[in-house]
Amino acid sequence: MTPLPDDLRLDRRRKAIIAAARELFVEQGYERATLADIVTRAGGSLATVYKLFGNKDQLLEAVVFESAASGEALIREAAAAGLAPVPTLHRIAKGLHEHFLDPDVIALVRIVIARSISDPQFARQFFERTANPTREALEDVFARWQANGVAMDGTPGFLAEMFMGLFVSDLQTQAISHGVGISPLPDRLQERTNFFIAAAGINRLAESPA
Amino acid sequence: MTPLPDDLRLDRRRKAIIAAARELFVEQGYERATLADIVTRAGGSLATVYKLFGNKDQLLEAVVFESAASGEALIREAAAAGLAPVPTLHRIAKGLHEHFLDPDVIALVRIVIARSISDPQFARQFFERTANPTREALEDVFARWQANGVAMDGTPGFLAEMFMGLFVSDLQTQAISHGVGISPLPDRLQERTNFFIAAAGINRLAESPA
DNA sequence: ACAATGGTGTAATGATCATTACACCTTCGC
DNA sequence: GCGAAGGTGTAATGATCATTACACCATTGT
Repeated sequence: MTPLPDDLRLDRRRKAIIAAARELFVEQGYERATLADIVTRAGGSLATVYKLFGNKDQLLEAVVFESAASGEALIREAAAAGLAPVPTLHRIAKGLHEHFLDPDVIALVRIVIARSISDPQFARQFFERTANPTREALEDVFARWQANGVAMDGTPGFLAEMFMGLFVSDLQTQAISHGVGISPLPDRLQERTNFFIAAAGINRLAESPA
Repeated sequence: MTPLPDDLRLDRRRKAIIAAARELFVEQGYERATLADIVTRAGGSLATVYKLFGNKDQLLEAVVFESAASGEALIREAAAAGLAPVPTLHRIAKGLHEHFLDPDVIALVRIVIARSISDPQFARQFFERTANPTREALEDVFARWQANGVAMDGTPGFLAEMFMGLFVSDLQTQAISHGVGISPLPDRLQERTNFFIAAAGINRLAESPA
């Protein structure tokens, strides 16, 4: 029963609904966005939404968790490029900035925080899928550097936390408070990276670790 | 007209309503909290709420802006104590941590961010009354230190921004994502302060500036 | 005591949805 | 072509509020 073509059709419906739902949640917030509007934008029928997702709450969960991405890949790629620590850090900083300050990501964070008032678990799960893997990837990079003789003041865990604070938490907070798109600070980013490098006591001339 | 006693009565009503409204907004968020519940908790009548505040939106504004506080006083007091830079920074870090990680403050930030989805101005105004004065007070302190011969790498503005990032934005983000009350990290705070001191290149033996 | 000013309680009023029900239409295997 | 499985459109259904209206009570200055 339910041969493959049906699944494909359903899957197409599912993607269209999630895309429309994300747009409307982002524009108006969860409470104000209506299922009727979502269906209008996605095409199809309200009944299909209920068949696929059960109810509005579960639709939000699907939207958020299918959209949640971490900076893990980006960090591992930057570290694998074989550059010295200082330019690697600059590259990671730029990548994290581009990823976590993307207007869509900021919008998602807003929605998750709004929902965290009535559902604390929700926010925790979201950050566990986004911030945690990012921090762990950083930790790995720092640990490998230290193992290869690069001097750094502090444990990899602590330094990863500081890096996330400076390049994710703080910049996201600024984006939320001052409006998205007001922060494409190119040299400001380098200034921050240098701040981190100084605090971590990294030798600016350290070469690419084996 | 409207002699003093009337004003006092009104003022008492006003305070009671704002307190009840803050509690319910904090517990359930703006959209889910109902005016009926707020009136039940505050005592008095729904009509009074409309007389005093006009509508639900303006009640929220009153709640948020009467509750918004900055860390300005705390910073100026710490700086005026005449201690050397390093212990002063530790004291400020502790003070900012206590103030901005208070569960009530976190709850307020959540509400403001939730509302910022549909009303970006609202968030901006809130942060202008809380984060900005705090950052400016820090800036003043750093500028005074530099003027008095304390060596610090970076402009007062930049260093104040980094300090806020490490002790406000990041810790608030953690509180929101991992739940309030999971972060009374006493020695972690010192570790962060030392990180800042190292990045700013402050001489750990610098004495109290004139 | 006496109005009057203003708060109180309660009950409309009206909108706005989430959610459900239902009859019609499409598509796909046969 | 046929029939079924599943999608579509549309229209209830029911709840939940914000907001308004109104008749009653309390307090205050005279």
